[in-house]
Amino acid sequence: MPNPTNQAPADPAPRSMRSASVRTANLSQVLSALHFHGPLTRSDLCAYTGLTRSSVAVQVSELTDAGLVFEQAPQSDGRPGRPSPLVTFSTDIAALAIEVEVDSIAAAVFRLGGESLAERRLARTRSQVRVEDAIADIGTLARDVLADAGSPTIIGTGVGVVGLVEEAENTVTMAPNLGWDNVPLGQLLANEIKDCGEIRVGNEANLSARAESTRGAGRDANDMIYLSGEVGVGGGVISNGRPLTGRSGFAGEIGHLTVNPDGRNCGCGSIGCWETEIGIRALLERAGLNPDDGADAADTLWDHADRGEEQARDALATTGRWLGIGVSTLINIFNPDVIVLGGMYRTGYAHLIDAVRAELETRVLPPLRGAAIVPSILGDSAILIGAAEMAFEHALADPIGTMSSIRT
Amino acid sequence: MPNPTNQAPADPAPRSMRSASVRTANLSQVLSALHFHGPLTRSDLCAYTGLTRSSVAVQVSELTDAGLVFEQAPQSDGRPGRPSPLVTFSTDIAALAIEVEVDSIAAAVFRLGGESLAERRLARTRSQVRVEDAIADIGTLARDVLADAGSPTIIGTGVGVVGLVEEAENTVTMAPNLGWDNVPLGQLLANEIKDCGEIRVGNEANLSARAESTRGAGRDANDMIYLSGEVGVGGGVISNGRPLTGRSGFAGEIGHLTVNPDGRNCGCGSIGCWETEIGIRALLERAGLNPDDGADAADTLWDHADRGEEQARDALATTGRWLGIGVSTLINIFNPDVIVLGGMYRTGYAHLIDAVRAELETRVLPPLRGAAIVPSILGDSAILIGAAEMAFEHALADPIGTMSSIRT
DNA sequence: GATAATTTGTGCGAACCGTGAACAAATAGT
DNA sequence: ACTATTTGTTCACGGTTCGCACAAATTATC
Repeated sequence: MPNPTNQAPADPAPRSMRSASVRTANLSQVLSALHFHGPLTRSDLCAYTGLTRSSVAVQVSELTDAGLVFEQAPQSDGRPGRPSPLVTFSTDIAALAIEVEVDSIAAAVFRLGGESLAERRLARTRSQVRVEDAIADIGTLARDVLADAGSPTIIGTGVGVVGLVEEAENTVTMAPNLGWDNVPLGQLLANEIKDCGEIRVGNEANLSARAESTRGAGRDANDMIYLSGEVGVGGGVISNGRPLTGRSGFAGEIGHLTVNPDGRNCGCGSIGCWETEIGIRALLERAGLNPDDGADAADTLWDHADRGEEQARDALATTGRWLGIGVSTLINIFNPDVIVLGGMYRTGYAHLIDAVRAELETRVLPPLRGAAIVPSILGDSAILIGAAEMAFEHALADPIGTMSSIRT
Repeated sequence: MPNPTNQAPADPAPRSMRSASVRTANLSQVLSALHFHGPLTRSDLCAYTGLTRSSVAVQVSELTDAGLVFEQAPQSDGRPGRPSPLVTFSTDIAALAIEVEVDSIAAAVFRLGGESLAERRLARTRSQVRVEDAIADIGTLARDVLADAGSPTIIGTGVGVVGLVEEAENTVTMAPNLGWDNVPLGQLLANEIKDCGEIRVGNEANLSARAESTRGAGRDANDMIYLSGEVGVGGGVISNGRPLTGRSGFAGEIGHLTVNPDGRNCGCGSIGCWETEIGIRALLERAGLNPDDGADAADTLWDHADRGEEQARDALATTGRWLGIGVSTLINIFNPDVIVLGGMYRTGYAHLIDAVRAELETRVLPPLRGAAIVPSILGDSAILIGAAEMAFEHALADPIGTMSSIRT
């Protein structure tokens, strides 16, 4: 059969660039500049993107036609010259973010630019969650929160889950805390919630890392490591501004680096995982408290330490030392700008940081020192923010394409 | 002062794309396809790049004009249809690769496509190397090897060094084995060797990782970890096809992850670094040999083990166990496709791998298993190959730009 | 050995994109 | 009111790929 179109294979490798790629890339530049820096004048956009006024005019008008942004009347800023109109996000374009935790499910709606429009959280008591129940709960939660937000056009959906997530498949491969195994969460949700754009699923710690990197404590860092823990310890790595995924998207399981080969048994089947030394169970046990009391007990432990109780202080020093040992390893491996501590390491930051720093002084290679160790500034909302950022990613990379695919 | 050119800031952000960017990107596609897949017909290039015949014709003619490639007469391949001319690398375009080891200095010339044209190695006896001497030695070695190769046009130079290298500055920040401290090797070499294009300096293990990823055991892997060791233990990480650098290019110091917090003192000042358990000193000591004997002693140890000597076997089992502990950590963190073992872990691969695998079975999170552990296939030439690949990187990204900057 | 089928190179117009200059508009300062 | 300054608008221009029509070169078939 002769090829009717004569040439243009188009099937195997879409790596090449054409004129349209230039337009897409520049639209992405403009919309990303707005998303990450907030509303800007057209003049500012020229400076941020390096495009000429003529070109920015075209990009903005195209984004306006797509309904993504609009221009506000120019405001005089006191300097001479014709004032430039302010380009702002449309009010009815947003992303849906969903968080599946052990003890709660949450959903939120974020506008372009990162502003939260609505948030709802549903507490759960049981730890084992039936998949069908979870899907149904997420569905009603999503519908409610979308109504709260004024039913905006949803550009994409991001889901954060406690467990290993195969990102390319949007599948939860293993989530022991939920009792889930190979759950195709993306597909299941696509049937439950409609008109919510492309659905992407990610690990909660990786999403928190993404959030802190974009809008949190790692905003100015190119290379960042996020570490969070309560019962389990998870993390995420941002390398050169982009999340580290690994082969299947499982990268960042830093709770299971071996720090003490002859130490305690870990739930994962290994021995001496970092998690067994810096997790909340080890901390509470060292402090003479009930290891099963969970996250709330940590707050009482901070109080005890504040009051100067010796066992509490010792427990924190020991835990801080182990924290420092692992952090040293991470710094030597990744050479990051910043390490962001979330979860109980954020609330207990003041009680732990000295022991951590002491350990770093001997264990980090001298030229690699200088990495900042800071607490998370987004706290518990990091997961939802990161899920939203993941959902925005496609729209930012190809604004017109995703908009036209939304309005089928 | 009014702006004479009216607009076009051009100074701060060169992120935007124009028509010329498209051409550059597509030229890069074509040349890279040739570099990594070997000579291809124009028709093949259409398939690899997704460009049309018209476009490929333009790209090839431009690369030909720049002197990078030429077309060979078409050869009939037995199938019907007009035969397509074969696009091949010019014979006189090459990269210079230099390797600065503790006990030797080497230089080599590689043609586009990766073929080695010439190689020379200069042994050294003393371990402390004066910088001036090293520069002079490298200079003569480079001149000699370039003459051997027929004085090709050098498109770029890559230097691999045993030590921490600040890649952006082309500076050796710390190289204890050479006794170097903050040596601006790139600048110094630029004065010594002329007409060798842009000079880039990198860490030897990172370059080996790059080499194995491009042309070695990690060729088909997107995510790869390279591990090499003799006295010191180094490594490099390829994430999503690209080398992990970290903030200053120091990333990948996996010899200094803490595996045994109360273990032996490490030369870096820390305690229980992986290097202290899997380095050659620990191995020889366990086998009852002289820890200071160096790399040659390892070969005799393999012999002892082959002959069934118990202490040798025990030493290898113990070392293999520690090797497995660290590799498990790396897999849990990075979720790689492949782990490539170089240095003495390549020569001793058969004696170590069983103990490593045994450890992985309990320590790696189940969904992360399946990472292949394989020996390096480039062996000792990995560093030079990686250095050449680093040198090629610029030319592949912007062929015409670098060629015109070469012919000043 | 001639013809058909197939594959590929070549040439050219069309479409798309950003540039940059000229001009107009809008503001502050004098 | 006038000038300086900054910015939006318009438009011709150069650069790039695409896709078609045609020619060229090879194999398969009769």
